[in-house]
Amino acid sequence: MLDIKVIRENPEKVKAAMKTRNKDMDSFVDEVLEIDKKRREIMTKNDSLKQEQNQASKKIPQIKKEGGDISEIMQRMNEIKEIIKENDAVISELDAKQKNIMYEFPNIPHETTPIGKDDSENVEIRKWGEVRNFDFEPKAHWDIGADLGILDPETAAKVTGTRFHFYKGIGAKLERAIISFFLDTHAESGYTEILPPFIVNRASMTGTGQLPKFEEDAFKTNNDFFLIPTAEVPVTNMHRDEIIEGNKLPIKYCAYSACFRAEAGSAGRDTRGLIRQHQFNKVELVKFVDPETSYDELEKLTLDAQKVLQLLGLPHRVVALSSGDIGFSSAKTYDIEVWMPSYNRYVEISSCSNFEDFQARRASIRFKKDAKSKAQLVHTLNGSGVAVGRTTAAILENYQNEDGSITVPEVLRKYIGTDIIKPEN
RNA sequence: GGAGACGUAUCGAAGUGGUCAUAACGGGGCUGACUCGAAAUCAGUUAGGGAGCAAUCCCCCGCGAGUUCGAAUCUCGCCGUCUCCGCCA
Repeated sequence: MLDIKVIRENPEKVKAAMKTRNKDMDSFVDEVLEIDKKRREIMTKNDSLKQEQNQASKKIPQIKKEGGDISEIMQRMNEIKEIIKENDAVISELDAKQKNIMYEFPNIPHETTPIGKDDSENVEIRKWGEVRNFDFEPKAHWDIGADLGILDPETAAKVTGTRFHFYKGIGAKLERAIISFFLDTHAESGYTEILPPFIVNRASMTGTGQLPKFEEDAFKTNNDFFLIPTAEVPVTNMHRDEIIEGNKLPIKYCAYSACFRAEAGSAGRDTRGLIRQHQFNKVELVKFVDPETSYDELEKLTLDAQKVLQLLGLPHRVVALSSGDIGFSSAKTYDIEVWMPSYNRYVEISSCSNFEDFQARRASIRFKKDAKSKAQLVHTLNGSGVAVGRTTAAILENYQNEDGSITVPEVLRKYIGTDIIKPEN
């Protein structure tokens, strides 16, 4: 959520910023300012009525005690009571209206976010690793998975539906090994491991920005719970409605979770393999930081995410998303894209964002620099560290051999207990 | 799922219709005095949100409704915690 004060003070700036996201929010800006003005007007009036009411409430028992007449004052009180009730109703209506509009505003892109209309104007920041030249025809991971008997979407389609997978045997073990490797690596970098609930309430989904705008993207239970689309949601909301002591910052968490996405609007895209699933595994990095350091922390976060790909020897690149491509809540985002031979291009495997105070304001996550200072909003950041299913896919494809076997990356061998995956496994 | 108890500041806790919300009392934290220093002791100080240039005012006793001139206090709903029972991994 944006700060209403920012809109009040710089309406034109906000309008312009929204346009860099291809969003014309002009009428929303005007409307919210109008509501805001009206709201404050009524509130000021109402407050002085309440003051009168409060003062009278103190006098009444005194007058009664002294045996005085309170009928006149009671009559006035009855009058005031009604007016206050009406005003309160109008105010809460305006409040709700204003909040609804405020929830529609995406974050303002940071000045270093490249201006661009869509993903074609993203900017490559750096590349890591050599793209492998195969001296045979490399297979796509879905074919490798089928040939090795380790990935089974057909049975998942029967048991559940499309865009789900069974992992079997060493395939399941590989996925689990990757999760452990990611968590262990991030723990070494100073992140505290969290295993969160995979179902959250509406307030949490609203806190991180998934709701109210993107409700159709989420899986929902019959009692208004939501299956998490990412561990970002439960982990960020751990500190919802809290004031954190300044010396505790930065707080760094890494969390494995299954992630659930309805993928509304993505029908027909990436229908084969592990790339786009309704349920997938991910290790997420989440940080709560002092606003002054948040852009440094974003750089570090991105490097921490890159680290696991480097240790796995997977070629990848880092891309700064343009203003037209960054997510709703983000001010700046780096995507990390891994080389995927079947796509013959880099494919997103991590998204590292600085949300600045956008989530913190929604979720009310604040900190005090020291005992004396006022509470202020933290900056929240998160990034995949990294998507597990896509890592499995990337390993199968990049580490495949001509005989159909897969060489296990060095760092995973201690988790899996073998250096090669063959059909007979 | 059933029964009961409870939810007040940083923590414990008092307050059961009015002058009780910075909100008794106690602990913790911070500042100062004493001290070579520390401990002990003493004194002071220790939420948040909103409106306003300011003075100041309003809101805030888990959340939301209601009764009342007036609600932390009474009523209803929801959420949460604890205890017992049932069930279960």
